Amino acid sequence: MPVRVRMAPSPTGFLHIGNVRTFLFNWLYARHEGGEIRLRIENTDTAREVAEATDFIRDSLRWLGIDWDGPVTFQLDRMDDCRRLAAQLVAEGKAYEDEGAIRYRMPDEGVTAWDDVVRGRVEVPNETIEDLVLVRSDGRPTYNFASPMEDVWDGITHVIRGEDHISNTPKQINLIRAVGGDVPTYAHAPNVNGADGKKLSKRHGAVGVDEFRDAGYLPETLLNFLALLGWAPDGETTVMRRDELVARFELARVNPSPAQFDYAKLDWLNGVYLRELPVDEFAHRLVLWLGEHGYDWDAQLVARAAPLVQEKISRLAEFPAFAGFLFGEVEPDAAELAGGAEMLAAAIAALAELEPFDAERIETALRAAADGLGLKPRQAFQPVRVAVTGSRVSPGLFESVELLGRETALSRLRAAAARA
RNA sequence: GCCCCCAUCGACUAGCGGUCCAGGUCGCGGCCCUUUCAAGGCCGUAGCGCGGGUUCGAAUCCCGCUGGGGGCACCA
Repeated sequence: MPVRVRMAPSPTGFLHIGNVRTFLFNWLYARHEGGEIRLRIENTDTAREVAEATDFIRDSLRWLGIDWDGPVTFQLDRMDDCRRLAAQLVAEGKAYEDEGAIRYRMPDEGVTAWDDVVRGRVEVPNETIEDLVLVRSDGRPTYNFASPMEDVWDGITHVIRGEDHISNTPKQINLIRAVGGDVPTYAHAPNVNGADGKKLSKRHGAVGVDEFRDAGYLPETLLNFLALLGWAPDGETTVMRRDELVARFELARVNPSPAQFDYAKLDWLNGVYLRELPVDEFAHRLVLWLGEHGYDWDAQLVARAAPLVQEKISRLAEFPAFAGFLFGEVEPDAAELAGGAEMLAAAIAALAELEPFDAERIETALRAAADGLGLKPRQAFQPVRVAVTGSRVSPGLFESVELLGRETALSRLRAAAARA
């Protein structure tokens, strides 16, 4: 039987990174097995913002490169089917009315069990399972009724979801059996927690896919990082692109214990991907990111600055702070210029007539100037760097001066010299 | 309270009875390189929660404890 899985977000407004991790496991499994993956919006309750939230979910998934098969379906569209089924269960004596609602009669003896792909056999005593509300008194089916029924109707073979659904599973299995459906295989992935071991939330840092995008993480980084949260192909491999992830993913290797989201490691990984990009591709991503985040900067200049920063930043959002001196005025801190007057004057003299004005010659000229003053490069270049870039931390000084151009470089040096 | 799940370095993990006085990656520390910051190279730091079993042999299997987490809605 061909594999068919589903991603079932509820339209709450943004896509939580923990949910994405679960969706990714579904996607990797489906693609690895050559099966199908459906996108189903579980909107039984929040009919209000559905359109917007759904678009948001779609956009986020597309950005990550997580695709799906067939049309997007909505739980809301099957409410009538659910109601009809519930009525049938009542007629069969399997469910009963209770203050306007319909409840399913759960078995009182024995156990309900399943072989979870990531946890092994799970058994729950039936006496601990309460009679479940199928349809509320206002006529809306509950999640625990609609979701398993849709799994049956859609022919879902594997339900891969978060471990918070473990306790729902025995209920859903009983319902599926009651309607004579095929019980899918279940796989409950571990939770994703913050550094304190608690559920990942805003206070830990970014949690929405959009936030990671805004911070300048690449989709391939997120995909790689998320896949490794609860799964590993072996003990050695860390950096894996999409194709390799698909090729190597094994559901049964998913770890049952919860994982903590490590932002520092994410930064490192993103740096790896950033550095591996061909420089023109890196430039392209910078231009796109800047454009999407309100920076109206010259694309040509961004492209020329790209190689200077590619090795130095780990998120696209760091670019403005790092290379902003190329696109606007700078205000060097006087304290950081202190003692640099001589070198600044020497730099001005060295650069004033330099021709052609390129990094190589600029370096030669500035080194000669430093030598002339008996200064070590480390001491000599720092005031120049501060004067020109406005910061003690910058891309390579000589390349920066070249990009800035003689006019701007000289005027900044003169302004600084006057204050040093 | 009841039910369920989980338990290897600070973090992500490898390990599925001997090849492990536990390996990789991030982080952290040191050194090298160096015009700053990075990147890179080298070295280092740090772990099988506890107690019982089973076995010739246990990080690996079983039981208990402890500690985390999740769930017990006419939310999803």
